[in-house]
Amino acid sequence: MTVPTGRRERKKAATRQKIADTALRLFLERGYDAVGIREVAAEADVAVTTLFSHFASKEALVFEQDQHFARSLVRAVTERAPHEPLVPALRREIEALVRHCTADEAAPVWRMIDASPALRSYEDSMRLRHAELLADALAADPGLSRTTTACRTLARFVIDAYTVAREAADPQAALDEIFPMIEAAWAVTRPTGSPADPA
Amino acid sequence: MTVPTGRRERKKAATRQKIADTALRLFLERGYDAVGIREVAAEADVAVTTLFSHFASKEALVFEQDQHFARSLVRAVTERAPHEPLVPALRREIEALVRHCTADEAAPVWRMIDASPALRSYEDSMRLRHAELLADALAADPGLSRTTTACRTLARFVIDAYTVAREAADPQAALDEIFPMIEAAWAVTRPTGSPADPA
DNA sequence: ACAGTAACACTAACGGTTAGCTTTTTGGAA
DNA sequence: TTCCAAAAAGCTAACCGTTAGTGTTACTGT
Repeated sequence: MTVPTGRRERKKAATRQKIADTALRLFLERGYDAVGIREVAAEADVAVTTLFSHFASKEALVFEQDQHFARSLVRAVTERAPHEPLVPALRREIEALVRHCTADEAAPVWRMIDASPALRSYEDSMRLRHAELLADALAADPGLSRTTTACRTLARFVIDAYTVAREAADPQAALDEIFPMIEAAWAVTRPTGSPADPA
Repeated sequence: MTVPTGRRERKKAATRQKIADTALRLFLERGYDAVGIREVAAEADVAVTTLFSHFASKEALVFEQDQHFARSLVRAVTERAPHEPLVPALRREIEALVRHCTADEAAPVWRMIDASPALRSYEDSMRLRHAELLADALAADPGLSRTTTACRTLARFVIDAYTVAREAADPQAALDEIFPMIEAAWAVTRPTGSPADPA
């Protein structure tokens, strides 16, 4: 009953991947709303219950990879060089993420997402979960010492930057505009127990 | 065939209100997830299809009134005194909205919302729609002349302030912390065609 | 070889939502 | 006053995402 040695995990991962690939293919071919779960399961040659044991919802099939998003941002905070300023580190990561999802190759997927209210709504909530994870990472950073409120606010601002930039005509220009705003917002926060705080 | 004179509209509004009141009562009595749509309809003495002709979804029954939210924020922008600075006007409105929803009377409703992932998710998307409306109002204000990106970013920041403050232990203190950040962020934006912009 | 368990399958249902169609109510015109 | 068109409400029957319950197969460590 220790960790399984391999084949089982590989088969599971293969099944998961086959489901995700099949789903994305069908969704892109015929539209997200026009393809039912039963159809995806049949085409991937698995039972509906199996599909739902790998993915929590139909929308999750589309955002299969997006734990990567939150992890990248958290890592940008936790693994930045000592004394490296926070906001530029976050900016670099957001720029990379925006470039990644505005690449030509990804365009059909994002067109599909934009066309489906269910997917848009799912992404909204997902991003907010990501913001919470980022806020936790900020709150845990011993070099920052900001209040919970400041951390949660900055985390949301950063997620906002991603979303607004992604939808802008020129994402890079948008980030050039948004990050000075974030920088200024962060600059007016003070470490807890700083001179201005008599506590 | 001109505009209906009244009775029809009144009856329709009465039906809508009865459905909303019944739904909220049942949800609070027995929990949002434990009460089905068919049950709400039966208790309100209407057909299920009638219920859905008044409300787009089960969640919408709970947030029945929240067009008020977006309208208040938009009005705070459009109807502020000439040359009155923007951010303080928005702050006053957000403070009022936060006080309103953290009032003791509203507590059971918010506890119910917090307990249901479906409702939380619905609210997330709703607030983002509100942010878009606010962004449109900002973009339309002739006294501001900021880029679309700056308007959308500020709108999201303001919505973030509402959400973070509402969930904070001390909402008023949270706003005291967040709005200086927003103020600073807005201060670094420049009207289009300002001195620094050679265009 | 064997026991335990993880993965998968099947059936049947539940709950939100919608389509299609009929009936009632209402406002205004003949 | 009577009658018509349209709005509102109703009923039935389904669709679709999702889950519970219950087996069955396949793999792992002993």
